[in-house]
Amino acid sequence: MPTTPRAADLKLTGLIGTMRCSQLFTGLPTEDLALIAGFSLTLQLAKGDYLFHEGEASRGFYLVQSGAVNVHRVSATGKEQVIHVFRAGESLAEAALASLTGYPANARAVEPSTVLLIPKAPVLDLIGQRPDLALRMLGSMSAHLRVLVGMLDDLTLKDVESRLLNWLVKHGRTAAGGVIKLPGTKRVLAAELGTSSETLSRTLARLRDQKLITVGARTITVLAAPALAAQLRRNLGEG
Amino acid sequence: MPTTPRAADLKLTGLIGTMRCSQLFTGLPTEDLALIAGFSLTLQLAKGDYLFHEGEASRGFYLVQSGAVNVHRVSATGKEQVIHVFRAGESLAEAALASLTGYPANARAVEPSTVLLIPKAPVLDLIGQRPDLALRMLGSMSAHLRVLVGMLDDLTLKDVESRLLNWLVKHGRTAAGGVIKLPGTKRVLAAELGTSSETLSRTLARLRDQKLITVGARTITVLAAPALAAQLRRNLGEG
DNA sequence: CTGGCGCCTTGATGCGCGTCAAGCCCGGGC
DNA sequence: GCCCGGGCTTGACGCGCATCAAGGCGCCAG
Repeated sequence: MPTTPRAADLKLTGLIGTMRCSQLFTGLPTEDLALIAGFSLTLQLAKGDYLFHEGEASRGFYLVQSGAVNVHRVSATGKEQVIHVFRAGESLAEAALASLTGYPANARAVEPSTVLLIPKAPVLDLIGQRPDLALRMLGSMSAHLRVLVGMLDDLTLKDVESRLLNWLVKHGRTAAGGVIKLPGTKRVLAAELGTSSETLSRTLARLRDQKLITVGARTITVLAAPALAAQLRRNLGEG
Repeated sequence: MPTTPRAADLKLTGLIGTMRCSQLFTGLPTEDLALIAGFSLTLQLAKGDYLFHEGEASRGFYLVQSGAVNVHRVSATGKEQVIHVFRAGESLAEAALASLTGYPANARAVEPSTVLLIPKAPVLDLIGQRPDLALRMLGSMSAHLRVLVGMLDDLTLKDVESRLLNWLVKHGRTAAGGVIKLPGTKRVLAAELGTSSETLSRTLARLRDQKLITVGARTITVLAAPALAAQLRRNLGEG
């Protein structure tokens, strides 16, 4: 691909556009965005490609431009625990910037994705010169902390049914007509809920028999969102 | 209590001493420490006093000078999930500094404690002027992220025995002679491990029968640390 | 000393769910 | 058309653990 000045400009403005839409950089002046875009790298990832592995030294942090990136840990037993799936506009791995122990988890594209790598050294320099950027980074990391705390909450929901209800309520809010498109296979959803595909299947069947949802091949349709929430509260109440 | 210049000086130098020993501020020049100490408040807490509650607007962040502070969430079922127990030299609630949604958890002293409150506004100002302080805050928050990720790991250790072994190995390292003093009652430890006091009691009894530990009223003594680690690996291996 | 009250321990029971295993459905290759 | 493999479902079974319940033990007050 030729990199004429014109093409480079186009690429740059494209980057700046995505950065402006990201939670981390939104509202930052254009010149700062251009500066950051100037030393950032664009990565094209196929489904299944790894962005980084646990323990690797930090190369920088990442901004998802399109697609989806699954951040996860593998336990000593070889099981994969999903921490979060990052989508367009979200940034990840800021934590490794300021730490010497490398990335604390693994990241892998679950779809074909384009990701921005913002290298460590220049961004640390820039943070030194732009205190408000530092505050943004702090804010972003605190958001990630909240995600993890939320995960803890989920894991203390003992019931698989409760975790599933919680998931349905959360994802049903953002889905039009209550139709939730599954990110991948149902086994993946099961993993995200910390259970097996068999148990997920049974639990979905139970909710379907109660006319709360319908289950398609790659979709789940919420028929009665309030009833779902009510059932969730009931489960919690009797815990 | 009279606040003569001399007494104020003494108090200040005391504060600076503890700050110098903290992970967050260690290595910072004395004038910065004095500046921070100047606008910080010292709080005396009795056992059971709350530092803050979930959802409250952030007043600032905290540095434990002595004692112990339990950060936890209460689930919808009313159960208390311990996130971390902070002890002397550790800082907490940095995350709420840069976020508008207030504290994400509750904090309560589990012993009589003295805690430094570093108010939000002046420390944000200072971060603006001292970029290296911002980097420290980022580092501190990334350490907290790691703690949470570690908790996730623990929770995915399915066995209570595995979680307990993990806990014993971790705490046995820092304990002299393998004698671990329990932070509180055994029911508290059970909660920290995410189980009931009955099951904890049974599991401790099993390890005692295997001559791996001895159990006292408020202490657990590790007799064979390598054997504990071996048993943990065995549990993980067959998962 | 005696009663009451936590805390810990131990036994019995039931339930959720992980696992193995078998059958079903659907799409792709030949 | 056929076959075959992967994903999904459903059944059977066992294990770990929460729960209920009862008893022992230390502590403090009366």
